[in-house]
Amino acid sequence: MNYSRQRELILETLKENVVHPTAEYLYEKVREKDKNISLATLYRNLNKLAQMKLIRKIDGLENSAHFDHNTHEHYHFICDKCGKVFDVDCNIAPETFKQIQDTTGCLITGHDITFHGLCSECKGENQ
Amino acid sequence: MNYSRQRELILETLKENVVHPTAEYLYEKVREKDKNISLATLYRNLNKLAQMKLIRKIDGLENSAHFDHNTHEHYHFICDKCGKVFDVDCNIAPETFKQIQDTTGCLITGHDITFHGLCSECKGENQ
DNA sequence: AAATAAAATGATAATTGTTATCAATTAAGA
DNA sequence: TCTTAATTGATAACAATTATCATTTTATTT
Repeated sequence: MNYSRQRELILETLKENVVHPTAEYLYEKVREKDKNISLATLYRNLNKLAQMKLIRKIDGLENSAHFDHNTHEHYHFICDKCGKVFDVDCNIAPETFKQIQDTTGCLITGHDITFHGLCSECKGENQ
Repeated sequence: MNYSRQRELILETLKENVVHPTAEYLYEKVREKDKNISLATLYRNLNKLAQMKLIRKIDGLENSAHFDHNTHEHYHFICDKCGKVFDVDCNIAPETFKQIQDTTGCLITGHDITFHGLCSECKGENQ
């Protein structure tokens, strides 16, 4: 993988955003810094960075993917009402993986957990 | 929700498929039984059935959603090489949910776990 | 420093999966 | 049977993402 200024800018911009932005949102932010960056370049680099495990791609949300610069092992909660995504820390017993591998013969190299429900704000509201 | 012959046919066809078909695959199968069923009807019903928790929608895969008639609590393994999806049974300690809810104030109503890696067949192959 | 090959880019067309629209049909209750 | 709401089929529209391709940039070799 060669160096590219655009990729560096994209990664840097993703790190500045605490939230888990979509490509669309990130595109706006990146364009504020470099008006010439192409949408294709953004997608190409997000995919490449995710592939190299430098960032994470979160899908399973409404329509579009979200991206996360936090590469520590952690999970996500998605509010079914407002769509907010936040990080969740919890532990999965290591035996779980071993047991699955032993019974199925597969090799587990990664896993994602997505919790759904209502965030603290939406929980309070009626309707 | 009113009765519809098409919906019954779609659900029945999904149950016949042990795998976790995409809408596209299911469309083929359904059309083998009724040549007049529309793609829109298929999508409409898959979404409605998922919403009523009569089936499950699995996203977070390549591009398209997969559907699962197994509504028991279970998880999925996806082979990163051949794309196969299979069911995984394992237990998440109930305290986990409580702990997340207590620390974040959210209400968890559901969760999905997706394991990634290589299935037993692909694991053996070189390259 | 010049030459070269591989990688990356910007612009945009194309694709893919899915949803919206709308007139016609069907289901269910009064 | 009448009425209303739900559902359908056909197809247009849409939104997110990817492919194409000529040009530019990066890294390597001479």
